[in-house]
Amino acid sequence: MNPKINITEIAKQAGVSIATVSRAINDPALVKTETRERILDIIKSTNYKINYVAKNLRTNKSYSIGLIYTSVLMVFYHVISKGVEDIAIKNSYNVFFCNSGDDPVKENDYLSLLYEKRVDGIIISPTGKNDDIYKNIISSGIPVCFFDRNVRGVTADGVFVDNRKGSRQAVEYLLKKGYQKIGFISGPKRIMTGNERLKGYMEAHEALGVGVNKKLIQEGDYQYESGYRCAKELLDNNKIDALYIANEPMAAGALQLVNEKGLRFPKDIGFLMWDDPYWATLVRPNISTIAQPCYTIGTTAAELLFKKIDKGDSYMDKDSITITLNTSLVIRDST
Amino acid sequence: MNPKINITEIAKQAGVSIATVSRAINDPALVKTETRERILDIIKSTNYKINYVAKNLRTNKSYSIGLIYTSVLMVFYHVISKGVEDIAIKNSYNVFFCNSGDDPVKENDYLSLLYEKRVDGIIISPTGKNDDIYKNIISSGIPVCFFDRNVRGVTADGVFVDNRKGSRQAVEYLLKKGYQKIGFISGPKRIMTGNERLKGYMEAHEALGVGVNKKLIQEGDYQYESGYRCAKELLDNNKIDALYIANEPMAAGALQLVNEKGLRFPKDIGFLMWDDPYWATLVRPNISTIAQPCYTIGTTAAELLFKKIDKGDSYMDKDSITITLNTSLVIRDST
DNA sequence: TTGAAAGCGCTAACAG
DNA sequence: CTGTTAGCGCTTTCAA
Repeated sequence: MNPKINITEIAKQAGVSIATVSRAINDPALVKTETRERILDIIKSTNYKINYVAKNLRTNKSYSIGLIYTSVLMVFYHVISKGVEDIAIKNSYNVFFCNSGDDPVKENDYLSLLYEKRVDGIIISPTGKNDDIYKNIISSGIPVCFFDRNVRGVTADGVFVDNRKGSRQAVEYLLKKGYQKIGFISGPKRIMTGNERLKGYMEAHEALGVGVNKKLIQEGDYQYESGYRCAKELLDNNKIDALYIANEPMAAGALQLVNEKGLRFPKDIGFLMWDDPYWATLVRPNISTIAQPCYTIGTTAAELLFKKIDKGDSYMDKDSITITLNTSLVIRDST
Repeated sequence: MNPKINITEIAKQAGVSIATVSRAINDPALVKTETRERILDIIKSTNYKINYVAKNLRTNKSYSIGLIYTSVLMVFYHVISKGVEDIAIKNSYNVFFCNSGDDPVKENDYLSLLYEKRVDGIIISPTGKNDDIYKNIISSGIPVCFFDRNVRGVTADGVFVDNRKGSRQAVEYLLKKGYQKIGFISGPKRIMTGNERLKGYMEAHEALGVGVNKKLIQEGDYQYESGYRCAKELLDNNKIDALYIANEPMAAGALQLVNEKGLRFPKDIGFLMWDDPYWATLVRPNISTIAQPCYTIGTTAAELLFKKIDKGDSYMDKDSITITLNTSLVIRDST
């Protein structure tokens, strides 16, 4: 590998023009077999590597996409990233992984940067607080695909999960199982997933004719600490027979407290959480969960994105597509 | 944001040449205050964003680095990634995260791709099976920093942990605590960390005058399944009083088996593992671990890299730097 | 303090 | 089937 060796150098060595070298690389059929083979031999022996920066400038493509998620420490996002990466590789694309930490400022910075790098598309779990820039980017012609959370008023592709249904299913299961006072550590209401999972909780109670005690609903912020804090509030000041938690980090926090108090499930309390990290089967007894099809979310979002990328400018005509996947209730031993 | 708005357009609107616009952006002091302000106003109002692809071609820099790690599912790498990302942001750089899955072919592909994208530097936990391309890249002038694992015969910066010392410390602790038959699920011997941790295990026995039973050492491949399998071998066919495991995924596998067998630690068996994932404090009793300073590994590697990137070509003169960090033994309740 | 112009490495008409 | 040439958007000499 030698940055000095460029297409001109190859052309010189092969005794052809740079156009022919370019063709031999990008559209081999256009070049006479003999010439092509000579060129490819030289490319191999000199270890020439194309300069994508130049190619990208010329073709106005970058062969890379951006993925923005809101937390580095959730298994949920790791598996999704893997899904996205696999599809990207298949399309010979690179992905810029960006962690917004659910901070609108960081999100805005990353979005700008990705635009400046002229990525060919963006997959994002939005904070929901940067509507202007989402719209700017979309109208600039860069395909965008939301996942996990949708943004009201912004039209783009999206891959989501049926949070309301998943939540309702889960809570109905708990109620039918005999749990009557289900403490719910919910996500922020302003975030789509938080809101929907709460709705599911309410609907399940309604469907089974069980009254809802509002005190049993504690709104966390999806972080570990809030899980611990809300669990404390629920366990100290209320009589609950089950803990139902809206995401992984908060569940970890809640579990911490449960452990400290020496409570055992399902004997002392039922425990059911959203997301299905591998540690759910490491703790004893294994934890019942609501699993999201993470890998599929990633691959689906990426496929949606590449469909638009491949279409080029003409994709504007097409309506945006929203795909909603189902969650699955994984019953183990904690409920 | 409008890709049509480029530096030429700004120049036109401001009634100056593109050179002046470029200066106003990159070296404001060179431009008369009045002119500069007019230009910057227009940039703001038109929402002009620089095209990095063009800038990169011209300056022969990409303002991005690559990070290659060997597993998507280890907390270890996530925290390191965060460290790298934070330093990169501070330097206004982007990072391409690449998951080799410990597969030399994927690693080779990623290395080529990163080279083709002309990244300004690469941080990598190497499979150790691509010496030629490591060397090629380094000699092409792209700074490289290894982490986690070193590669013999390849000269580059590196950030590692003192695996031998950490392992020896841990095993001495176990022996002194009274465990005499410590089943060790080791990593592959061909990988530096696997090799060193094994040495530490041997040294501790030697230091305390305890004989080593080779049957108590099972070599895994750092993956979950091998942890399960090796634990089975150790527990089924040997009398051991403690399980000492060389990394997180294998520990998860081993823990799975321990759970299936209904064994409790520390009563039935001691349990000590490398890496300190957050689930170590989620399972009961909490697991004792050998914690690596992951975040610091990431920031240190990135800082080393940027030091060379900033130096430009002249960095070649400098010898390569290797930094070795210490692990810490975190005693909890499983031993 | 500013402008003109060359050129980074590549692709894509267009012409032959 | 191949070559010539313009030009992607920017930075950077050189000259004024």
